[in-house]
Amino acid sequence: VPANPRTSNADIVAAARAILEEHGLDAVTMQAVAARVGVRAPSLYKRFEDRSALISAVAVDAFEELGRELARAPRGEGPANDLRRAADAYRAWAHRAPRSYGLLFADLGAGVAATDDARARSAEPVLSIVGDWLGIGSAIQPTRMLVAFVHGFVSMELAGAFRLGGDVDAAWRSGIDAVVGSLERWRPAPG
Amino acid sequence: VPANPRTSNADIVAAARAILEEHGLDAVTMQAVAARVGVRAPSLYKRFEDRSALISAVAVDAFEELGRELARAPRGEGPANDLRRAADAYRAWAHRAPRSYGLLFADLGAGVAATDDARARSAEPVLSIVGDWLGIGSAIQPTRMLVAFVHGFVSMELAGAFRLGGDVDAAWRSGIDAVVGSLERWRPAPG
DNA sequence: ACCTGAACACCGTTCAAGT
DNA sequence: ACCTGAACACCGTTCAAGT
Repeated sequence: VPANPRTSNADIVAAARAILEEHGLDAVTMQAVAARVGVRAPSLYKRFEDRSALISAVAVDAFEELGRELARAPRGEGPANDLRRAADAYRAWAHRAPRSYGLLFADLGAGVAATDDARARSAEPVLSIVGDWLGIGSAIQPTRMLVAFVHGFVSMELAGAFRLGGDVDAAWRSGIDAVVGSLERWRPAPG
Repeated sequence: VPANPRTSNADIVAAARAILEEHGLDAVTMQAVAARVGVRAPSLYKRFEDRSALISAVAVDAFEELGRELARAPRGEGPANDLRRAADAYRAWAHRAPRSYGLLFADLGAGVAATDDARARSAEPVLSIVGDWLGIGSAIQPTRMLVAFVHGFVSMELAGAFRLGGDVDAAWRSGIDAVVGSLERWRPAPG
């Protein structure tokens, strides 16, 4: 006798992300997620192999949302300013979804191919700005430098590493200006 | 009737760190740690309030080790080169202890004062080089910029974000050179 | 003083049984 | 087809009882 689905993968991922943001990763139990979508825990195993597969799906969902935010960032003021806007959009999203952000670079057990792909896709908007600016062939290294700074700053900020003194927004602006300035002077490393 | 301790805080933290590096954070159970120091799980609660207190102590231990490595990095070739050496020492330590490194900026529940202090102390060697170079008063912001890049690069590298193509060591060197170059041109932001 | 076995609540996961 | 209760293994944590 057939039976109609009472939930969906998207519902489950959304529920897990909501619990993650509200109460942290430890609170994302199979029972809590199941309860939120109106089902019992064992039903989740029809759609996700185990809890870590579900958490990976949450990370993919977060990467996609971040990628959409980056793609929507304002453009047209020249590459340097466009990169500043993209960096601001990145930071703003991380502030809105800090625990989702924490998941993006966490150690999710073995390297998960799905999150690797999602990560690569989310970086495309930035890669394309840098590519238009400096030439497609030499875009990867300077993009990595920019993204490393942006991720590092945001990650330390969210971890509370900047809590003691200093104007964090001013540090962000100076840092971004310095990094973007370095890109302007960029010469690809030999090799 | 008195009884002699069969272990110590330091033993327990060392055991937890060893398990962390070998098998990951999920494997750091109270029972696994207790077994490794030759005791039963309930005994650990005489010395640590709960598992998260033990994990915090592991993070503090890792911060202290990282700080020692930074303090031991070679010096005397001028501030720019000294910062390059410190950055290399930081990255090398993170490669040697990747899962400990992952703990340093993880979301350990509520902001833990002990880890905040340890984090601040571990940054002191770098802060002092930058302070000698640019003046004590204006050292915080440029130090943050350097540390943000270094942490971001290492963290993405360990997360596997740089797996696709490109010479990662060359990217590291170019990035560090660019950031140190920015420090050379540093002018404190207004405010 | 420190250690332990036993117990409790809770979680991930499996599976036979329901519709 | 999908959902569930029941069951199992495992974990964090407490505590009365041991030495």
